[in-house]
Amino acid sequence: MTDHDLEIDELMDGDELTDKQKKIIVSAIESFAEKGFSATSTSEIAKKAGVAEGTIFRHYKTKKDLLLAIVAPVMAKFVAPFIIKDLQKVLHQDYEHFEDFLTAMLLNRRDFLVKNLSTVKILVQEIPFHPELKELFKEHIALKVYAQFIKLVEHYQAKGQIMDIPAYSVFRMTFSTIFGYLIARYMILPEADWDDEAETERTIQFIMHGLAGPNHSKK
Amino acid sequence: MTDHDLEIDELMDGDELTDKQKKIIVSAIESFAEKGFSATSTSEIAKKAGVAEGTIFRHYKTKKDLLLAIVAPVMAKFVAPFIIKDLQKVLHQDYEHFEDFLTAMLLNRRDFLVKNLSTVKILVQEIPFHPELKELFKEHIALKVYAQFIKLVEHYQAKGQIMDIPAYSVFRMTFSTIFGYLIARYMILPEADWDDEAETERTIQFIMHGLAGPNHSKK
Amino acid sequence: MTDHDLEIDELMDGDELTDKQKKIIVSAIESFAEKGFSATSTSEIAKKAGVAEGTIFRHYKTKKDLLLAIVAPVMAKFVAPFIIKDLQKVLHQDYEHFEDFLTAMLLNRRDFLVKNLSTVKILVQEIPFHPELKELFKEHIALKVYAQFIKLVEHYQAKGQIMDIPAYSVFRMTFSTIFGYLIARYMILPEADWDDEAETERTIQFIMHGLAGPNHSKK
Amino acid sequence: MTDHDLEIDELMDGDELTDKQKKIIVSAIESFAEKGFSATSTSEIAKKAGVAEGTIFRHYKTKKDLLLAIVAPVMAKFVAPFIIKDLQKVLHQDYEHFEDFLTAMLLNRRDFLVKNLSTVKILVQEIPFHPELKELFKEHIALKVYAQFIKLVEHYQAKGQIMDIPAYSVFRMTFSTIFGYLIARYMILPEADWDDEAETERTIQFIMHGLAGPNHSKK
DNA sequence: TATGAATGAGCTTTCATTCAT
DNA sequence: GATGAATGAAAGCTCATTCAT
Repeated sequence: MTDHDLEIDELMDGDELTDKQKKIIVSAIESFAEKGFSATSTSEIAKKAGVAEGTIFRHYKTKKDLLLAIVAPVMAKFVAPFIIKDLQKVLHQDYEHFEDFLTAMLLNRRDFLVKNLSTVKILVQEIPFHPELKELFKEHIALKVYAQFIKLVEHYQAKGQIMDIPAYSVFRMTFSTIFGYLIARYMILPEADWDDEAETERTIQFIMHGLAGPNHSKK
Repeated sequence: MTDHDLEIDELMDGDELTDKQKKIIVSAIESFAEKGFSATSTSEIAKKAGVAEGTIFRHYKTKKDLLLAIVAPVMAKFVAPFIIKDLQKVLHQDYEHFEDFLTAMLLNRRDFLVKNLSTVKILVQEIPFHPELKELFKEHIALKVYAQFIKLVEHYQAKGQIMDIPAYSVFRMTFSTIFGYLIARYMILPEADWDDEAETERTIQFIMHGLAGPNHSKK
Repeated sequence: MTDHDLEIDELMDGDELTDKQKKIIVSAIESFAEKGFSATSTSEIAKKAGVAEGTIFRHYKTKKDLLLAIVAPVMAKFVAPFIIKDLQKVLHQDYEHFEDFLTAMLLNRRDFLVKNLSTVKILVQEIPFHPELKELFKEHIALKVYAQFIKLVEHYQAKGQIMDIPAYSVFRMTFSTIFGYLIARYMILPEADWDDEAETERTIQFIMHGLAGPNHSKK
Repeated sequence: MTDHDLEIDELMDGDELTDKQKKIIVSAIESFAEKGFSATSTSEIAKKAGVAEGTIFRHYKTKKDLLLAIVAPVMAKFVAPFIIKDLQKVLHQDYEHFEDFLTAMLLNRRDFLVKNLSTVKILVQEIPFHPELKELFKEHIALKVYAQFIKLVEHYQAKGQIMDIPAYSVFRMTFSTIFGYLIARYMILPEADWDDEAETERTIQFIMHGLAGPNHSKK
């Protein structure tokens, strides 16, 4: 988990972080992910980061600001590439079949998840308790990702690749399956012995068949 | 959420709960679900329950004991009926098709979830932070539910109703989809306007087609 | 200063104060008077009172609440007797001359001041910084004492004992002189060698002649 | 209050103050007057002054040094003209009557007070808490002003203009009345609608009659 | 059984001050 | 001379827990 978190610079781009600031972020991510936001004390973060406790509050006015500073960029980064790059490829026929898009998305988001495991964990765990996070989430995921995905689904439905059911059901089932896989793989049983290639393939096939419906020989 | 939580007596059966004890449990469930275990103070629970702070500790030695007293029975109840009743029905041909079993399970577990929304929410949210909960979860879910489900899957695979893929993949995909639905329906967007019957049907169909694989005309 | 402060029970009547609570009040009065509210730490008060710091906050939600709990009753007690008892005496001819009333008031308020030296000191010192105190002060002193005093002045002006100048000027000059005396006597130079009787007499005479104006032989 | 405080250069003469230094002083005066010394943080002063926190400590080794740098010159200036100029006038028959001297003093000190309202406020409020200030005060006021005033009183007593009472009582009563007026006028009710000329006249008359005693037709 | 005063450790945050740049 | 990042002590306050009543 630790080795993946060295992407902080990349994640917090734009801001020039001091050395101590980076250490604070790294330590906070580690502790928040492990014990949760509320159960983590700032003194613990300071100690782990090797800075004085006051230093944390020089950079982040409150503990919650520190949380937001960690979690907000992840949300932005999660959405950004998904939408801009991949979606345009789809609409410009780069992915002729829904399956191709699905595969690309799963792999792409998996890489992101793996790189930002702890941070995503924090995000998922804290969202229920912080209205600000909920708001951010709605803005980014709900409005952007969802809206784009719906268009996409309708595109493939028109092509006859997806059954004629409401697009939001497609959205729900697709994401349930994908995130169900990623959560099981990286959060619940990360230490198990996974055959990633086979599991990915099976997951994609499950979704494809599930969405294709009863009358189809091959996609 | 509140009206569903009056099942406490039923959930905590066996123990004779005093009136105050019940109020404590109800208040704790409410606060834990809303703000999380760590962010909830015992004094807050006491105030909401209308009891003295000391009273909580007369019944539950520590705050964590209170959490366990809330969450443990839910875990037991969640598993119990699933295993004993439903499974035997399956093995005794009560459910000839996997689809029938799936439908029964989804409806059954949905009722349970609705009745115990807050408590399940607490369970899900706190599991990552409490080894004791993880342990309980493994005992109940992992060992009992999983083991039984696997047998079941193999039963239907033998009948040709389910594709020939590892049973644990079937388990993962099935539960992802079902819980994805229930979480979306009751936790993420409970206030949305759901057509429960249709959604349930679609979800079942999605799983069925997903698991049946490419070569099948009708289930 | 310490021996005068044992009047706490009397001052805080109505509330049944626990033993620790009394100790907290006494310690707080001592420290607030000596170093000022802002410069006094709650840990210091706790130590002096021989209680845990948490105990302070069990009884007074904030440090400022503690200040108000100390200062508010003093304000009430200061005003109460002045108005009710003395004033009625005046209006019922108990004090035929303004001088008699003045003497009674000075002695009466001097006793009060001596008994509540520290607390009054706190009140005077903190009023400029706390709007709540200003408000309390306006309510009690401005509205009650001032209003009653004005009536009184007009009463004696009608009798020809006081010069014909605005009553508020009489109020200001009278209180300036009296409190100027009390402040010098008990706050600025308490350790000097005062001939109280003579000083009191001189102060009264100063006010009487000052208010009688140029044309008078003897009061 | 703000427009009067621009006299800093005049007050701090001798020292060449940098631009930043002036801003620090102005900001500190404003905050100290409003919230008190202890309740004002150096960071707040720095922010208001538009300088870095460190800059304050480059010029004033400690926060208390900053207080002294503000308050000490006021004390000196308050005393200086009073003594040197006015007193000599008196002794050289410039003021034949005590009343003339009183009037001159009241007007003169009123101007000073108005010009240095905030700073005087700080001085008055902080004196009880800082032995250094008490010491300065004793040196300047007690020893210089008091000593000179006593001589003056005896001068006018010899002329029969002031009753034969101890000079220190005259001092006390005179200053109580004058400062009582100035405090009421400029600190307690600055926003009220004052007829300054009339009030000044009344105040002088009050003192004159008060000190003249019973047997006098006209001054 | 139930209370609630009392605790002391620990919480988040602020503070005056230092010092390398 | 001016900066502002860094500090660590201490601030006000909250916490889970204990115990005499």
